[in-house]
Parts: sequence; C-alpha cells; structure tokens
Amino acid sequence: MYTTHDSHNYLKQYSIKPSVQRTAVMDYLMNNRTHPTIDEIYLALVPNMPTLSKTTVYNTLDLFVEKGAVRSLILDEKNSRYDIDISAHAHFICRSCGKVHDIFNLEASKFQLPINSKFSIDAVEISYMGFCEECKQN
Amino acid sequence: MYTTHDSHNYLKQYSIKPSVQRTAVMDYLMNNRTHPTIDEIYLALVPNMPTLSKTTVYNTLDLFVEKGAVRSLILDEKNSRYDIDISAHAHFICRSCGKVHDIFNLEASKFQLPINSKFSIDAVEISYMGFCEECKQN
DNA sequence: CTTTGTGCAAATTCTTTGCACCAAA
DNA sequence: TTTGGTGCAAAGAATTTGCACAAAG
Repeated sequence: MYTTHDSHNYLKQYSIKPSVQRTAVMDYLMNNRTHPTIDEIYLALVPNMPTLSKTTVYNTLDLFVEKGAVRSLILDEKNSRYDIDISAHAHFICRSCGKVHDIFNLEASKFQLPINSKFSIDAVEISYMGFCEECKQN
Repeated sequence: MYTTHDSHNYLKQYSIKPSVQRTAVMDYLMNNRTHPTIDEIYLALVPNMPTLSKTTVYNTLDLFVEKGAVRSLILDEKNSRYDIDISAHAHFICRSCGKVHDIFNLEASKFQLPINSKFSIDAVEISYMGFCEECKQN
C-alpha cells in the first residue's frame, strides 16, 4: 500500500508540482493497477474530494503523460486508460467484459524494437484479445 | 487497382450482400490501404454518392468487422480505423503526423499467442510508435 | 503581486439510436 | 409483401476549450 507521501515523492521525481489533486490522482494510480479510465479515477476520488472536477483529472493525466510519469494506453474503443507501470509488459483485453489485465512473463524479444530505415521507432505496445476466466465460461 | 467487380466478389466470399454502398466502401478499402477512419471513407465517397450517410458507413464497417472481412484497429485516440489486410502484421504510428503505416517483415514469433491459464487469447495487436521519415527531420 | 492550478459551463467530436422510407427477393 | 438496407435527425458519451476564481510562492 502506497501512502500519500510516496505519491508526493514520485511526482517530485518527475518534476511535477504535487498539488492536493495531483497527489490524490497519483495515489489512486499507484494503489489501483487496473488501467483506469478518467471516469473511474474521477468517480473514485469525488466522494472524498467533492469539489474535484473532471477537467482537473484530464489536465492532471495529460501532465503525467507529458512528464513520462504514466503511460496512456489505447486499448479501449471508447476511453483512454492510464497505467502507472511504464516497464515493458503487454496487455490482455477481454472481448466480453472489457477489463484490462497485465501480462508480464513474456520473452524480452517480443518487446525488441525493429530497426527500420524509414521510421525511428521508440516504443511498442502489445495487446492480446480474447476472453477472461469469468467470461469464457458463458 | 481493384475494380468494383473484385470488391463485389470479395464481399460474397464473406457472405455479405453486396449493395451499392457496401461495394463502394469495400472498393475504397481495397484501393486505399491507409487504415482510414470512418470520416475519411465517408468524405472520399460522398462526392460520387451524394445521398450516402455516415450512418451507413458505420453500419457497413460494423458488418464487415463482424463477418471478418476487415480488421478494426485501436491505434488512434479519437477514431476507429479499418484495415482490409487481415494477415499478421504490425503497425507504426507517427507521434507527430499520426499517420499509420504497415510493418510486414517481422519474425513470426512476435505474433505467436502466449498460452495463458487465465485467459483464452485469440488475437494480438502490435503497434510501434515513433517518428516517420518526414517528421523526424523537424 | 504574479504565476500556476482548479473548476464550471459550454462547445466540439465521434458514435449510437430510433424511426421512416426504399429496395430487393 | 416481407425482409433487410439506407439515411435523416436527435441523442449520447468522451473530451476539449474559454474563462474566472483560488492557491501558492
């Protein structure tokens, strides 16, 4: 369990000024590795922070991504999702329930960037699709 | 250059009834391998088909995807993109201009689906990010 | 003070829905 | 004449923008 103190320090590492809102969002991301959407983050935080606006959540995550503190994922047809884990790992998306899971135990070679004369490639995103444990029974 | 006749036959292979609109959309996809958005397809076709509605383009592509005739790609923050090439290949997205290019010459192992006890995985999408030839100079 | 962050409301963009009309078998 | 396809207009959802107020240094 990460504390507010941890999130505060993490933000400083990425030279992000730690406001109350920013710390709360980072705190949520560190403790909820569920690749949440803006809405999920917002709904989780408003109860304890009634004046929080969704615009601030948008601003905050844009800033985090820009500073490299979180990864923005394009996995979902509808929403952007955010991931605090910026290490090499893949994602699995369930076609039925839409939940996103991490896949860590993959050969490093899958993440190797190809050398290409036309493009300078600096990142890779690997996504697997299928049905998760609960959904595959139905 | 594919003709209307080719698209017509291609649709029939996937047991899609070839209406005028569907043939036009398929024709466009076969001849423009640019991973177009709904809007790009619509704007390309309206001039020669003034009564075409965007709803029909949406319906048509939903049907194509459902029947397995085209792949829908989640590459773009905003729009869905469609790809007539359903073979194993990766995509490169330029961070600057947003254009999507195909990458074909990758080892087959990259497309191998992992065996996972929790999920039944049936597809993979590999996307590379970086800067394209024109954009990397700036 | 001055700069930076926050939050409301309105605007914009993409997609979906409901329904009426048209076309094909 | 019944089924399926098309297209309009309206609704819905996610995100962005403009601007005023608040907070921090």
